[in-house]
Amino acid sequence: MGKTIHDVAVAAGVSTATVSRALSRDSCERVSALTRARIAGIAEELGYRANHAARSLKKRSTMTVAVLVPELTNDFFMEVAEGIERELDRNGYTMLLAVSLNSVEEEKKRISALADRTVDGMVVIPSASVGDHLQVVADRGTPMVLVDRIVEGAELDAVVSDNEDGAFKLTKALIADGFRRIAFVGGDLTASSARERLSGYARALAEAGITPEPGWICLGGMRVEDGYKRMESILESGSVPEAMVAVNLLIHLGMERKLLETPAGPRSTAAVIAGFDESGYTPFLPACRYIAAQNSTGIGKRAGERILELIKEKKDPGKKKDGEFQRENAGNRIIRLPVTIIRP
Amino acid sequence: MGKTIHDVAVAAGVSTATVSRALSRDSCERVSALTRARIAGIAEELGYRANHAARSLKKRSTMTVAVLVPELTNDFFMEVAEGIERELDRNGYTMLLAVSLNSVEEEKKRISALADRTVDGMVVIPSASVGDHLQVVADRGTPMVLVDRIVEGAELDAVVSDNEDGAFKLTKALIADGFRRIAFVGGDLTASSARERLSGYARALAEAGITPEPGWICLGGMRVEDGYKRMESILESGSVPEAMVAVNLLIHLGMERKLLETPAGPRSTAAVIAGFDESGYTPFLPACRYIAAQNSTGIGKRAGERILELIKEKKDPGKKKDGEFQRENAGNRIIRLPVTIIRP
DNA sequence: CTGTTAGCGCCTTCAA
DNA sequence: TTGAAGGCGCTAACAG
Repeated sequence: MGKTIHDVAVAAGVSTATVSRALSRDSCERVSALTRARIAGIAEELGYRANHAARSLKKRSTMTVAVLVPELTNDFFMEVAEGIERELDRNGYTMLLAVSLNSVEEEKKRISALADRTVDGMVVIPSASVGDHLQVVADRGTPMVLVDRIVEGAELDAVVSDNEDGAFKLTKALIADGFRRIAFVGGDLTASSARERLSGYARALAEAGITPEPGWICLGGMRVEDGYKRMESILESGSVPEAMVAVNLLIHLGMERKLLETPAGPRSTAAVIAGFDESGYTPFLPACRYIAAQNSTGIGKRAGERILELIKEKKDPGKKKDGEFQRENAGNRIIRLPVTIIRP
Repeated sequence: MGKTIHDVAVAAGVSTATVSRALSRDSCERVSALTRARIAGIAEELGYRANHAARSLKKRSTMTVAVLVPELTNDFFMEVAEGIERELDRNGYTMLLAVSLNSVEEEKKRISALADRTVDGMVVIPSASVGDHLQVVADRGTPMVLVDRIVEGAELDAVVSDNEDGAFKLTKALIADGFRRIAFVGGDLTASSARERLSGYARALAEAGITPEPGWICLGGMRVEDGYKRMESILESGSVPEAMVAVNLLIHLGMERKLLETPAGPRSTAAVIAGFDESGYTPFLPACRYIAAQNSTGIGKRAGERILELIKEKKDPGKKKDGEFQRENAGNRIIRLPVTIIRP
């Protein structure tokens, strides 16, 4: 069995309270430096390790932040998670990574399971665009930050990419290359990111005085198979566009898959794609011309910083930082990070 | 603040003990079905949620299994993790996913931090080939299962792919295609998986009566940049092999990257690669001829099952299953899952 | 600076 | 079938 604080107290000939003070508090506690050192030594020697459950029970804080992602097998989510983890770890917090399996139902279950564990805060990459269940948990007092998507029916802080600008710049780059018949492919418009990207695309076209023809905007879905199907429809349609903006990486990949299977003859044109998210495989995608690279780790870092701020604010509600602008608590703060356009 | 068991007890007009019994124990507890139902209703109504920390403190079990992976941004690891998660969830356990950042030092830290949280068990994908620090934790009583790698200096259960067979079959397929000058590229031989794959390669060659020439075996590294460098050396060397077996996906990717940058003229041959791990990008890798696909989710599932078995065995050490073969506790059990050879 | 005391919320013997 | 009581390991008052 593990040693307890009591064992250390006995070995050191002091009370458990003293041991607790010597070991836990950030030096600034009133314990003589001497006893502190002595106790630390004895604890070390005995192999004493504080019991996390007991401490959590007493302090009502687990030093844990839950991160809920739709799936683990997604590089963007995992880069975000790594960014969060690093930030949390730097501050002595542990990340509890959980999966919502791309299902709102599952998301609800996991959220409430996590809330039961009294995590100190939660960072959520929402599975869908409804967020009442998130708001409920936030209202019950769990600090919460959203990532990647902004959600209907919830006033929550969020960290997202500047999607509008990304799509705008991608489209503009294609226009600068001389393309005019440019399609927008994929996208579930219940997702804020998809809406914003479509909007950026439309703005770039408008600024160039190009009016999108019917058929240029091929919405629907956010996953590989959707991209495949959209590309299929495009190739089968009479008028194939010269270039395309893919709403996200999975759609992009599906489109490339379809192109790969299609002999060059029948498709004639439509072999230029601009999309989102870079990876080690980007150079191998034949049609890929431009990529809007999200700062995924940066998003994670900011989300980590924000959730830690919220946790701190909750802990000492009185203290306000002097230097900082005194924003009202009401309303949500949305942090937008820029994307970088690259040509692979 | 959250409701406590006491609130429910008061509302129901019973004692806290009764509430505890009614809600926690698996029905088989001696509580009248009526009170059980009534209490459940009241608890529901009050929004009572058991305090996880308190329960853990009392029961010395957190219903949590830690999964430690070298990095999150790796599809294989994440597929394994999803497999584990599913299995754990099915049994009421929570997965605590942590990252060792590919560093033994960090791995040690995380392991001990996780042990402090008194997780009920740990599944570890080791960062390196030494495992004393793992054995220590296991010996202190934390059930532990290794995944992907077997480690020196530790007698621990492990779930791995049949790497030897995978490399053997890949090499054999290349031989069947008429190639004879076949190289083996990449590999840190401190990793059991790399050793096993090299061994399978060598066996296939031997069975075909082919003696590897010096220069065919280009060991070194397990990451993209290593594959790139190995490929570079191969191209610069006088004798370029006809085909190559890549020790893993990252090496494979690095090799393809180098080939992509090299005009067809100078390299003449050496554009056929057999490697490990399939992904959505596999069809886009120009040189890729065969893939040995690991059953990653299956590995996760088996690892989940095994760790749950070990946890159960630890809880009731007396009970032995009747039907099952009565293996001695000593010694480690290694589960090997077959790989599938595919031609993309 | 240090010790004493009283719980945090829950579970689990022991009695009834 | 239920209740009363003690304690899991730790920390935060309050005394000394």
